[in-house]
Amino acid sequence: MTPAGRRIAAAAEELFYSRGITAVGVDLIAERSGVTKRTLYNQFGSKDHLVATYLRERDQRWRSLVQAALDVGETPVEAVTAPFEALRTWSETNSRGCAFINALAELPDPSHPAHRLATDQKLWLLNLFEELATRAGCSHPATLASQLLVLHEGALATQPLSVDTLSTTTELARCLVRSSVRDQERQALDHRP
Amino acid sequence: MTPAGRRIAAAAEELFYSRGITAVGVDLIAERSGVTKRTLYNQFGSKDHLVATYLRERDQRWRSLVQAALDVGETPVEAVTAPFEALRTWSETNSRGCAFINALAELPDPSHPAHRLATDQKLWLLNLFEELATRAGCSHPATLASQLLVLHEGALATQPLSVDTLSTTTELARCLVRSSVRDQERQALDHRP
DNA sequence: GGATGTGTTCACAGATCAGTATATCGGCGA
DNA sequence: TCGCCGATATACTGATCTGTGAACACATCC
Repeated sequence: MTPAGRRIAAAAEELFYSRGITAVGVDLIAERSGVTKRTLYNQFGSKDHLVATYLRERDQRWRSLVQAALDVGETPVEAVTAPFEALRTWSETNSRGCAFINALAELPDPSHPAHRLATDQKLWLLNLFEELATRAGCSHPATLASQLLVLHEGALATQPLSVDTLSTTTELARCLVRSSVRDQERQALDHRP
Repeated sequence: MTPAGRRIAAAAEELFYSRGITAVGVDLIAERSGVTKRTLYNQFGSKDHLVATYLRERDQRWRSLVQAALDVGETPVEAVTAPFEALRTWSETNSRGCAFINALAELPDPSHPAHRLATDQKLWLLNLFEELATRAGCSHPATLASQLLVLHEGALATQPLSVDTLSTTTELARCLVRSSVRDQERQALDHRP
């Protein structure tokens, strides 16, 4: 990506997230990034492609943040709720909710690339939760993973209400994981009396 | 509201929810409701007012549904999770997530009437949870209420992913309530030995 | 019978939307 | 020095957006 392309992508990300996708025109993005509309179209082809790039970059940044939270080297049980730690950092600079949920709200056409990106992101998180839960020795990893996903999305969705729910939600998530681990350990004892 | 006004409101609700607010023009709403654009503006004044009406009517419908779920006469403990029962019915015909979260995503201006409506709706639910939790004898009603709200919004937010999370979430909510009631009962016993 | 209110028809304003055409400029490698 | 490529400037298309103006039809009520 050329320097102009990076400036365009950065301006698009800021504007799309803060003002909404449909509400932001390409003219504004070009003006904000100090670039002509012609350059924008030479780089990205269409607004839809620019939207897809916006979501793709955001997804990558989010996954890197989660990976960083996993890399600090916690115990397997603590690692399960690492995405909630990442969310705490993320929320400090992203207070307008989940960009993917917002994108789905604005772009109802299921064939739009944003749909795949949004769905893939959530499913990635769901699978990550399940994998981490399995590794930590939880009793029903799939069920726990979907519960953690709901908690995660709920914390994101209630964010624009300016009611602090993240700390309470994180605590509940940790509690669920610990309880699930205990269940598994008890079952293991019961089966080997 | 005149007959034409009702038709307009009905068409607007259907279109706004299924396609998004910004993406739907007043011309389309007028055409769908068999009405001229002039009549639409005579009835509602502006698109923003029509949007506000759309959200207000939806809010009323939702609150009636929750009230109906409460009126079936369950035990106080079961009543706490009645909104989740209402959500099950609601989801059958509303599979595009929460209209208020979606509206907030599209209308970032905090002075837009949609913001107050959305915030008020969520706070109403939060207060309802707290009130029901208190009535059921839960140990920390405020904390439990915010956890239930997060679960509720999470179940709504994950709905467009076509991954069934509602039943698991409802079960978790019931489990939290029962556990909270047990805590309170145990504390009561401890304090009166 | 006139007044009022609801709704219709048609035309229009002014802005903004995504996307394109054409011509030019400057740097960089061959 | 010559082409090539990223980028620029300016102007434009055709569609769509919200919102308005003015004249007219039809009903109901006083």
